[in-house]
Amino acid sequence: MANSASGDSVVDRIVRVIEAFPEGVISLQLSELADRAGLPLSSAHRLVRQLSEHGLLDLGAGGTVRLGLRLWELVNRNSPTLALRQAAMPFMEDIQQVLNQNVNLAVLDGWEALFVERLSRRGSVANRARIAGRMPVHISSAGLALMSHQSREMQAEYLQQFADPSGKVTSDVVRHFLAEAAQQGYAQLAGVVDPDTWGIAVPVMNMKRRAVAALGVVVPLAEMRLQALVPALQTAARGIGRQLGD
Amino acid sequence: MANSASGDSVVDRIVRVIEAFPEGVISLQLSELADRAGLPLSSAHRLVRQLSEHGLLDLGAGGTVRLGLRLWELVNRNSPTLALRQAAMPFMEDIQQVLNQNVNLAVLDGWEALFVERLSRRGSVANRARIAGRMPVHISSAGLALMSHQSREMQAEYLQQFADPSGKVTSDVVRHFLAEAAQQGYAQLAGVVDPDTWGIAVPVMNMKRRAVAALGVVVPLAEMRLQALVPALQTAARGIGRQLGD
DNA sequence: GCACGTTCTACCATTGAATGGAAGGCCACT
DNA sequence: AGTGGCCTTCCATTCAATGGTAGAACGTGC
Repeated sequence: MANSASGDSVVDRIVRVIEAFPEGVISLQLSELADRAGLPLSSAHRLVRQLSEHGLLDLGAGGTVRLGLRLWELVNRNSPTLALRQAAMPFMEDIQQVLNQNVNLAVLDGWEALFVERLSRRGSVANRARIAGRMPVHISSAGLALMSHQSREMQAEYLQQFADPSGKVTSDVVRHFLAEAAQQGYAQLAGVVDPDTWGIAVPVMNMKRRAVAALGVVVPLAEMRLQALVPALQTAARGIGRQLGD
Repeated sequence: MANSASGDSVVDRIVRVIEAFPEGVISLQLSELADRAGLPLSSAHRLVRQLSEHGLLDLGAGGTVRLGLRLWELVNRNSPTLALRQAAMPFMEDIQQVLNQNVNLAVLDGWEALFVERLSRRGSVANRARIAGRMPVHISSAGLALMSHQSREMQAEYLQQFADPSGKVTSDVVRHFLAEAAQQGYAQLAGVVDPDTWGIAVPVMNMKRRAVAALGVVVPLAEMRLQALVPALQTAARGIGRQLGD
């Protein structure tokens, strides 16, 4: 035995340890973590102990492993979305106040929309769980709003995955959605994510006219009033873009 | 040369890289990062490249280094404060609605209060910057509320640092603050953080009667109405505690 | 347009830090 | 008292990590 029988670097292993936590799971037993990360128990133990000495993880009594508060702090202080969220929050609050709907903010990462901020509808039980959640581009209005304003090349590359005509979703359908979103300046999806809700999103353009985020609302089907929502979202998106600079 | 001339492990180095970002700084040049982390340029480069291949960092063209979206996502999905924030958000929104003040939620980490959530006063420019911010226990109402409900041993250990009677703050003063907070069930500080504001915080107890967080508001001195604020905070704190379980 | 400074990136021989099986400890349950 | 599950520690082996060096890419001033 020597440095890694399996041919992976220390960095690989640390990443696997952090990624081993399933979504929404806060703590894991050491042995389970070792399993999930595909590491020998003793190696996992050593790694976790080292990381917890620095506060990136938290190794509690009995081998309970959590992410460290220090890691949460560092990431949230220096997150790449910090400027975006700061610029967007006042406008998101405005939308929430005026329309009383769930407001969300997403960025594009891979072929998915990653939700970076969310305000719940007033009066409803807050649903913060979906912060840091992902949705495939083609089944989220935010994803469509973002993708419809990307370069031709990126869109082409994206559409490749739907090339197989026997698939559930064909590239033609998605291409149609994107074209529509690009032409109208907003994207909408009714009853896709949840049968009773309607999602509407508009792109947030920075000063270089690149779509860096999407601002959206999720409304009950019954309360759908497109003519009121879209202008409000577009106005807010412009405000955010101006604040962003670039 | 071999594995680390300076006697630090790979884990140490990765931590130093992540910690190298000063508060609020989103991107760093590779060479500056190497400097700050105390690493040889080539080592820093290799490490950053490896981490960015996994998405924990983002190594852009020209050697621009940022924290990776994937890291932000993983940490926010599995953060140890997730349950706390989810339990607290509806109550924080209530406070914000009813009192129209800045509301915040903090936990104790070391001898500091770490702010894990914050809602801005309606109408004011959102101040999300202070999420993931820290304040020393003795100059934050949240810190005092938390510390005043910790064990005798921890309080004693904490007070050690003020033992020097020639220091700016003496242990007697802090002990007085803690005793007052423990007796009253809330902590208040006027004009300490900001000369024109008053901070009030109450502890959030879980079902085991351990103070796991502090719920607080920051109000302008002029609008100070203790008799209205404290009961509202205490009611909300109880609600959060009940939701938390444990 | 050329020389210079700065910063990023790639290479590769050297070697000590990382590795993981094995053994010991602790607790809970039978 | 025995058994199983889990955490923790130890330490000889060895290959992955290291970082000086050199080269590429860019910008800048003369």
